[in-house]
Amino acid sequence: MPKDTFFNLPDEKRQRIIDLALAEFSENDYDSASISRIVAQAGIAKGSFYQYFENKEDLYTYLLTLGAEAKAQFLGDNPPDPQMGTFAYIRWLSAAGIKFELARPQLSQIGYRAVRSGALPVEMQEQARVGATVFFRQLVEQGQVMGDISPEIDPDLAAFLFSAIFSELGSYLLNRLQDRGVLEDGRSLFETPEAERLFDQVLHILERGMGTA
Amino acid sequence: MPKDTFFNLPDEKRQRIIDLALAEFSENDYDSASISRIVAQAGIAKGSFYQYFENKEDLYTYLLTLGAEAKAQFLGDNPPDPQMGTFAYIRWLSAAGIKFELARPQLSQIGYRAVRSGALPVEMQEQARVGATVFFRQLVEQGQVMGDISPEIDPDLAAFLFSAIFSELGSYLLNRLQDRGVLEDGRSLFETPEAERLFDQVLHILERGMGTA
Amino acid sequence: MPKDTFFNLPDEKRQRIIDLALAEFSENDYDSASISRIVAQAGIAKGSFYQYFENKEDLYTYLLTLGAEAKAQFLGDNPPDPQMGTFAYIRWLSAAGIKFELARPQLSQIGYRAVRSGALPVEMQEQARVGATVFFRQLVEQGQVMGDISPEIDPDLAAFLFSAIFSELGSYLLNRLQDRGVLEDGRSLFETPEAERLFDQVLHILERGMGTA
Amino acid sequence: MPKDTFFNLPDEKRQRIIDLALAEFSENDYDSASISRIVAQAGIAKGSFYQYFENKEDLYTYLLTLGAEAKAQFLGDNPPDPQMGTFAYIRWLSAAGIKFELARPQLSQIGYRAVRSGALPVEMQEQARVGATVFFRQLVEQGQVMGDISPEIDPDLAAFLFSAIFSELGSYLLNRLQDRGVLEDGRSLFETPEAERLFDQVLHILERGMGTA
DNA sequence: GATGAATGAGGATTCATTCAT
DNA sequence: TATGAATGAATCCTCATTCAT
Repeated sequence: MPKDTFFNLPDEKRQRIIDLALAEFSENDYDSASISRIVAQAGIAKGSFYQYFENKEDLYTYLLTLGAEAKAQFLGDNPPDPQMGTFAYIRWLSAAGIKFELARPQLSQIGYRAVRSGALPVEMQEQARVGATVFFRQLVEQGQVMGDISPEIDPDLAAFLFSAIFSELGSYLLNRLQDRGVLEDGRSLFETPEAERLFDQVLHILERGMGTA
Repeated sequence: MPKDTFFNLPDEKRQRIIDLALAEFSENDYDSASISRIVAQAGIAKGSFYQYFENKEDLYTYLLTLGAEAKAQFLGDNPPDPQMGTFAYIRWLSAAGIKFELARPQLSQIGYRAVRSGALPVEMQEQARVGATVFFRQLVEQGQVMGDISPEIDPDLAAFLFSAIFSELGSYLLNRLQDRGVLEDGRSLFETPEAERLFDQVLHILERGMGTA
Repeated sequence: MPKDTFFNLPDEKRQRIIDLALAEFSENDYDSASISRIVAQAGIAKGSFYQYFENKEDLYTYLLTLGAEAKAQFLGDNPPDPQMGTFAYIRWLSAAGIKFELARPQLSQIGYRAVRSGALPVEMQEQARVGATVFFRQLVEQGQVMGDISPEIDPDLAAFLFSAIFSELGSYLLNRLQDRGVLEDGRSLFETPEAERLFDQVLHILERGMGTA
Repeated sequence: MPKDTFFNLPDEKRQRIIDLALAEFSENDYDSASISRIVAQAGIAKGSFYQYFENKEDLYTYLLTLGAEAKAQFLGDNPPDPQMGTFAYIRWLSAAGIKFELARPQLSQIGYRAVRSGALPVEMQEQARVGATVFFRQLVEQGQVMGDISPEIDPDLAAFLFSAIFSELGSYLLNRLQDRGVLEDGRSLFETPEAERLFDQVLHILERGMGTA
């Protein structure tokens, strides 16, 4: 964790450092990310960095926790109607995930990079993997109880499918709609009928594939 | 391309260099991968490396082509019955892809890394992205003609789903079965009934989700 | 330009680095000059060099500007009587040039090397070539107006002659007088009657050759 | 000196190596000149080079002697009328020197570079310097005996003037005439009236300046 | 608490030279 | 005699980290 000196910094300065670090680590490997570039752009002294953080890894893991917190808060800030059905809830959940990706692309990018590269500390890696899976699995099991999902479906496998699809769906939709000129940037992704249609289609496929009907 | 010098090397030595380079580039970013480490582990002089390769990028693109060739040959070596239906063919295709991933994890890893990082030459990048998408989309369109896939499905979106799922499915199955002690390594992944069952289930979900019935 | 770091250095250390760099670049081509040798002799870390300068070229162009400044200041410090005739002025000018060469041989050497090798940035190169020629040519044209130089003389050609002769004359006199034991070093070159006699002779030859009489 | 193996080479191959070496050493410092580039362009093996020459310096000094021999032969091939006066002879001599420079620019360039950089073996350096000076001085002394040159002129100094002027005059004329579009390449330098006029003017200046009249 | 100079290991690459075939 | 692979020191430059002020 960063040292107290970091948290005692004026908000504006602290945020500037965070933003630049996010940019650097979202565009580069852990090894390739450069502390020198960050401090140069932030306009702070090299030595000051080490007043704020233990070392490079300290900053990196801090950014990861920031990402986790931001996503948790993002989801918690827009809670859905608890009465809706399983697939409606999954629809809300994945839409929220994609919205988060679009709203905070750097935070998401660092997270993805961390998971893929296997570079993050073993504990966090396990935590991330298990965390996502466990959550989705509980959701699936609940859906089976409620009759929304066929009891023959392996809950863990279904959780994997949701996770795999929704982790890539955002950038797929974004690329596709931009390639065809429908969108200029991603902020308004879910405001186009085209995007809604594609998004619905994915969920219908999964619903038909896993459902009980 | 590597120089003649490299191809004139004794097989054992050439292979050792390739193996170490694969390990290095599969575990590291292009920038972070170190020629120095490779030559140190290979027990060759730093200068010798430059007798074999033009530069770092030469080695890197060589590894990428090795991967492409190996995968093409792998798929070509086990051609399926051309008469089978669309989902049977997709089943064969994804199983073959996963088998390749398990057989040559480093080659696969370098390829994934290249696609994700956007670091590879523009031509190859476009080729890879378009190649995969186009291939799957044609497959889907053909399936719609043959009545295996509902005409209401957006072919491009379906291609995305296949691609997203099967690019992650291999490592999911591997991790899952290893965690539960079913497997020691991945070589025999498809020889367990458990794996077959899970694999079938994914395809059944997709078939029901996209099918015409 | 060097970074602030360099100018904040203690005078003694900064001067030591400059002196060693002057020695290196005056004895070697740009390519052959070695940053490694400079830092080794200066007793500073390799990385420290890059705290002071952007890169090798930064140091090189800095040395060139040092030379230009030093020469400009040297000439400006000993301004001649503006009423003297053309050849008296040229005599003063070439004597001053030679004195500078003897006082700062390394600075001169780097300048000569830069002009000859065509290695310096195009702008500076053109500036140097044109600058010297233009200056001398104006001088010749003025001499023609004042009746000191025959109007039949091509001004540009005369400028070339002055430039060619005076750029080599200094080292010729130095070598000659040292070979004959008249001098030990060049500092006192113009204090010997022998040197004065030779120097006058060159100017008399040119004056008779170009004059109107 | 090169080894016998070099002189036993087929003429065509030996000449190709010489030409490429001339190009390399005329464009680069001794240090910066690259044996690797020479052998690559010559299409010979690295090892073969060391069958022909002891080392880099061996090749370099060989090129210098080639230059000296070529110039001596060039001058000897077009001997002037021995009855002409001193300045006519100097005129012939400098014209011949410039023609040689234009005919064999690389050989000349290497020679100049060697003299300027002080890089060549002490013996050759001394030999070159003394050689040129001694020759010109004898010429001047002879001119004084014949009454062409004032006896008050210091012969050594006059020799220096000739040497300094004529060593630069060729490239000055070339640049000047090319800048003004009079010439395309230097081969025909002395065939333009403009060049003849400038050349004559230099000699007239020296003749008036040093003469007895 | 802030600074920024100093450090030396490490990065990729080029070089002249040697030597076994 | 010809070859060309092997070598390791040298090149410029970047890096994360330390420490005295």
